Amino acid sequence: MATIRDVAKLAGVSVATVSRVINKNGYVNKETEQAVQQAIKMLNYEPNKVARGLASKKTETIALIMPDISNPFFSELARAVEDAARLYGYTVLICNSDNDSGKEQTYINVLKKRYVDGILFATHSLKAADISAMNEAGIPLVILDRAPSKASCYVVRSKNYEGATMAVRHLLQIGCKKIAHIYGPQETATGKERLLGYEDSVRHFEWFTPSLMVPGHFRINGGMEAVEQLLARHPDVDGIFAGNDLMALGALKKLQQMGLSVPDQVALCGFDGIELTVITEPELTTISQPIYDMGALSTRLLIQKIEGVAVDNQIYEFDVELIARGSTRKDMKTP
Amino acid sequence: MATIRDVAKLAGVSVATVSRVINKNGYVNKETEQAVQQAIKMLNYEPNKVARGLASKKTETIALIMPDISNPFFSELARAVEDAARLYGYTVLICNSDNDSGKEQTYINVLKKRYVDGILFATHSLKAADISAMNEAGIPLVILDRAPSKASCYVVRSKNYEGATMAVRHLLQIGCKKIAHIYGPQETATGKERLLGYEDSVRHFEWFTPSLMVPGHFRINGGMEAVEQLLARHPDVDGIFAGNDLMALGALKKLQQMGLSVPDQVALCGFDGIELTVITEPELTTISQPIYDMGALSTRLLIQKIEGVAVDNQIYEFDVELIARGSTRKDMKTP
DNA sequence: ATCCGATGTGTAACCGGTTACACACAATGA
DNA sequence: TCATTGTGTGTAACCGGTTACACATCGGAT
Repeated sequence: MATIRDVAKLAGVSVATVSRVINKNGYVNKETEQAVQQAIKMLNYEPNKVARGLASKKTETIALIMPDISNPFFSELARAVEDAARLYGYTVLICNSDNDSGKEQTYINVLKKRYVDGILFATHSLKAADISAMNEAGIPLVILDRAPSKASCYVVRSKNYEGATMAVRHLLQIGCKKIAHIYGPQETATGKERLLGYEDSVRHFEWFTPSLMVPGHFRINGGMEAVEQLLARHPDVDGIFAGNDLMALGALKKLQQMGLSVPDQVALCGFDGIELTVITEPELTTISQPIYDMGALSTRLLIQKIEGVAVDNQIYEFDVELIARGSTRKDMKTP
Repeated sequence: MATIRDVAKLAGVSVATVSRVINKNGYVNKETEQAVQQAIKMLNYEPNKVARGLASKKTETIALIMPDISNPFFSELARAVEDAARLYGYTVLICNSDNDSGKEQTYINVLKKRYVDGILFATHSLKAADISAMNEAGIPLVILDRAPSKASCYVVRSKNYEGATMAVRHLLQIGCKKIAHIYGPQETATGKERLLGYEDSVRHFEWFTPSLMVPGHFRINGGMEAVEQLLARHPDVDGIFAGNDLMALGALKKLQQMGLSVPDQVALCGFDGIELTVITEPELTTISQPIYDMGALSTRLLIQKIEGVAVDNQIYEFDVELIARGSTRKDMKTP
């Protein structure tokens, strides 16, 4: 592969001039530029990213740290991130943290040694202290789906609380008389906010009791177990709002196994809007966040921060949307 | 961050000696080594990967090129790859090709400029010529799930043909009288081999006719459409073997929508063994490949090749396994 | 006529490692 | 005793870019 010195020699100029042409900075004479361009074409020259990285400390690489890429939510997110990054010439490193803050620290350390330009966090094990540390180290950061913390950094999230209230309202509208909630980990902002939205929407009903809230750990199995517990305690539950789609999928499956008809006997609503919600029969009603857009925006923000482009807001909050489908479509089934 | 020169100064030796200590090559006196180690600890020194990459042309980075990370098969694979890579101190770049060979070429180009150490291909748009080109460029390669080609490189795959025959045999065993196949893209080795396995297993039956084979493009929607076509042509089909799990999921959904009971009226078997096969009701019978193991082995092979460790075989073929579940469990449902 | 800023280009240091090569010294064998 | 080999270490070039700085030229303002 040709180097910048080869180009300089062929064009009869110095490497500095070639570099100026490539990076379009500094003064270069039109004709000189032509000559350099010609030489570049001739030699099929393309700048070496590693050398450039060493010299400039910019590698055009970002890292995505998340709990687990094999979780559909994160794989959809990762796709969006990679697409957006590619548009700007960046490449994406993936890091699975399993929500283990030790692993996360190890990653951060490695990423620093690699001069990664910025990090996109989609995990909750990051502490405020870590954020300040990264800020001091000068590593741009965007955090996904986290409550805003003291430490300053960009946050991209969606309206979890509102979404939860929308879910409950929808279930009430279709006639549910007793609505339960399967909630996610309370260490996560998403888990907490959705639970709160549910609670605030139902606490004034006389049928409400705290035992209608069951943990499901954001996982399929968790959703299944939650339904078992729930129906043992409250056989008369006729609506379930699950804190994410995976738990809703688990819940749906368990309900079907128990011989309960969805939505006729129990209506079901999830949260997230992952693609898998359409593979079941009935399809899953969900409060959909624009996962792809969130990933893409996060990435653009991160890159803008890396490249020193001023961005006005610190927090970007996306609207969520109710997608009513078969799992709550009582009207269709009971004419 | 401390540099190697800082360490050298503090330890009172030259950078070469420090480098020797770090890389454990060349002669170093025991006491000198102690001193250097002490200095390293003192300064909290860790070698800069970018500088090392430039000097040695090894970046301890591998790339995973696949069609789409948001496809569950590939996200499970990616997880395995990242886990295995991390064990060896490597990081993973992700590249979504959408099976577009133009995109793929662009990636390869970028990866070269980044001194990526090796590439794991899980896509079929790679041509034999490309493989030779990469070989000449000295970039180690492992290919997943591809038929062995002339060009020499490591291939990790599973027994697609055998798996297909297992699927058909299973469907026959549970009493199916007319078995159809939804096949994947014939540009892929997996699609082709599974189709062939089906054909060879059924061609001698008098009920067999080519119109029992319908394309499904390895996608959920494809599976749904295929079922529609199939049942229009052959209302008496009572068994379907889908070339991958996504198509099987689509098929299951369409069958349920059409009011057909699975497995009683139509039994269904997929291929791949992705985790999602358990979220439906009934759960999906599938020919399971060890996706995680395949990803992990591919990665280990790639890294061994990168590090010059001799590996005997060129082709690694995994056994597949029939996982019989609800979608073919007629015995349970019809006592 | 003089000064100044804008334009254009080259030299060489630098980023932070690796490594070829030179050199010094001790032990070993002929 | 001397050549040879094995240890141990430092110097400096090198990987392939970026960029501070020096220097030259030129047009326009004073």
